[in-house]
Amino acid sequence: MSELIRIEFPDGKSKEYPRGIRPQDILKELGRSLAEKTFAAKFNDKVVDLDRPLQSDGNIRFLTWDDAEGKEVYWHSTSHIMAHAIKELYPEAQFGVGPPIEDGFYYDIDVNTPITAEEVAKIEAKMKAVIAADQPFRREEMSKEEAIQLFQQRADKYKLELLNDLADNRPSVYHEGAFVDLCRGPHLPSTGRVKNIKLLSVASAYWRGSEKNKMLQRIYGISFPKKEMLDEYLKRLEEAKKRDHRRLGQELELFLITPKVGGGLPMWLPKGTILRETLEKFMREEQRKRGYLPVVTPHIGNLNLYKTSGHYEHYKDSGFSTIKVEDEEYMLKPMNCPHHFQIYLAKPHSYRDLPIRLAEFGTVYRYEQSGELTGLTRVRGFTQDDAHMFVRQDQLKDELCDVIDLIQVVFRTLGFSDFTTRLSFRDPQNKNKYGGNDAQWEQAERDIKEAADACALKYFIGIGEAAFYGPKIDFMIRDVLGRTWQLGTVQVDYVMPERFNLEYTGNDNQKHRPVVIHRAPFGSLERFIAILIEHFAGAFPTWLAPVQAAILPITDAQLDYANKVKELLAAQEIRCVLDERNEKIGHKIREAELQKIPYMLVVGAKEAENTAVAVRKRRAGDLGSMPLEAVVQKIVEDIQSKSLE
RNA sequence: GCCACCAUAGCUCAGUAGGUAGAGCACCUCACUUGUAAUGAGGGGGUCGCGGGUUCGAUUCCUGCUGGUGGCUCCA
Repeated sequence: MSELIRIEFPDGKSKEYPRGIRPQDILKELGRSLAEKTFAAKFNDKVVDLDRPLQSDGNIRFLTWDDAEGKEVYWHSTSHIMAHAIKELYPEAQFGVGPPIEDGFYYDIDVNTPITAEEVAKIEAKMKAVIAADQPFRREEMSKEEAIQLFQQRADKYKLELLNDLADNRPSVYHEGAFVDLCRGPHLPSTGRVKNIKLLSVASAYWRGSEKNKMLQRIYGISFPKKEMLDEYLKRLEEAKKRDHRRLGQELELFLITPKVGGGLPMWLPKGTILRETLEKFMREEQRKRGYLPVVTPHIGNLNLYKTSGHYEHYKDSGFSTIKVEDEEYMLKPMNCPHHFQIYLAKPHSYRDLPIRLAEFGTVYRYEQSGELTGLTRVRGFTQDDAHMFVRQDQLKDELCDVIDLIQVVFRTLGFSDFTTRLSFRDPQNKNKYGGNDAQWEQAERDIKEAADACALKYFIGIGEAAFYGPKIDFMIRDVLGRTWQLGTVQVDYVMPERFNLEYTGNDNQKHRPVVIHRAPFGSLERFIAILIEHFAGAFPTWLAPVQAAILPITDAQLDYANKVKELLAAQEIRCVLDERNEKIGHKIREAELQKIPYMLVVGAKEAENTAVAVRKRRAGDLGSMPLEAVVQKIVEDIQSKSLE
């Protein structure tokens, strides 16, 4: 065996080193600045500690903050530091898991002391002490038996459970000072490499995610190499709080949720209703252009309908209790499809009729656990912009492409340019969760993939994310704060047509089964609007704004003229308000700004004389006096073009 | 549903080491006639989430419930 190994670098260059050289030795050659920002190394596609001896030829890359994997190592080590601090503060504490996550890390702990804000402050202080001590992270591999013995000594029952299930026969533990943790690693060279920490929240989580297990306390935190990064992150959290749709929904009088009516049952206030109806109108218009037929169906239906569809079986835990009417049982509808199928079935169809597209803003009701309800994003009654397409097999792909196009048009119009697509397939390991047979599923998944390819969609595949009756294309929006949300959805269904015995007569005069596409671009109006509120921080583009223009007279001497301005705007269907109050202009402007009204039209003596208005654009400030006609035209243009300004 | 935390005026919040509460904004009245993010003065408004307990006395301490928040499980 040669005593030299060849290490290749990302730039393609390579160099020979003695066998057993450690990444940190190589780093020393490469200079201090890189060494200082490197957290770990990637050797032959495996992330390793910087002091791990390299035993074979291979390529190496050094991981820094700029690599997702570098961040993971950094946060993972921080989570160990937190566990270390907790162990020192509460020696009886036992530990679950403590991984890095998208933004930071958490650790699940079992400790008798409730972790209050005070305790969090103590833990943070202790963490800083651990960091200041700059103890090295030391990896130790051992046999499974040794590891079991070690954690038995420490009476760490969760770690023992993990060890027992571990496939790896040589588990690793990491030491930092007196603290030991079962861990795959890798870690930073030492605790001192972690710089700016912040514990963010305390929550709880079932051990191993199962409701049957004990609840552990989970502490979330984050850390950054630079103080400015932490400050900026905290600022972003503050910003997110200000954008929270629940807060804006109240401040801007958009919707109301009150226990007097019931949790998860939102009511739309006048301004929110304008927003909602404007979106509905937009969708109706797009659907009309694409040949959809509007229908309306009731909010409840005979239980048998849902037994036929299979919804009852799959939704009985998430549906409201049934309603007894005479001798029949009824159910609040959890989905609109069975109703739409009845409409399809009401008359025979020829292959010439297809595709038939039935669309409805259908309100559905689902029982959600009380702890799940949040604002408009998780509710018990919500309205889907639902439609069902009954298509022939040969029309399926085109129809799917048309739907994908519609969703893209809708998202782009609303300023969601950053979205990804997930093809949600069934989990082959778990076939009994789904209806239908293998052939149907394979066909449906193939159709979806072909359509996605034909439309040049960028997508990833999510195994086990399908609906019970078919695979889906789910549209995930990334909002301005970088969070992703699942909104629009398209589903191909071979199961329901069979269950409901849907048919059409083909040109061969034989009966055929149509394929059904379920789709909802917004998904749920409630959730969509919640995201929309946060996306725009309540400052909606003019076409969506509940109030599009505020007319602000300087003194009541201009009231007559101001009323004329109002009439003129109203005649163009511009939603406007006239602030007649006896207040200073600065005050009126402040309130209009706080209400995030896009256009403020200030009218004083000069404007009244010249049939003009002084335009102030939301956030942009004073644009000066302009002829009234021109301003009206500009606002109308904004509305008609659905300008995002 | 589970765990932790929280609940004071319409909103945002202060306060009472146990002696039935206060500010700002909002609302009403009056004065001011105002030029690009808060004019001034006065006034009304609270069973301190709901029930029980401890106490001479509870908004404050204990306890049960309800609702909210952060998560977990589940989902559009």
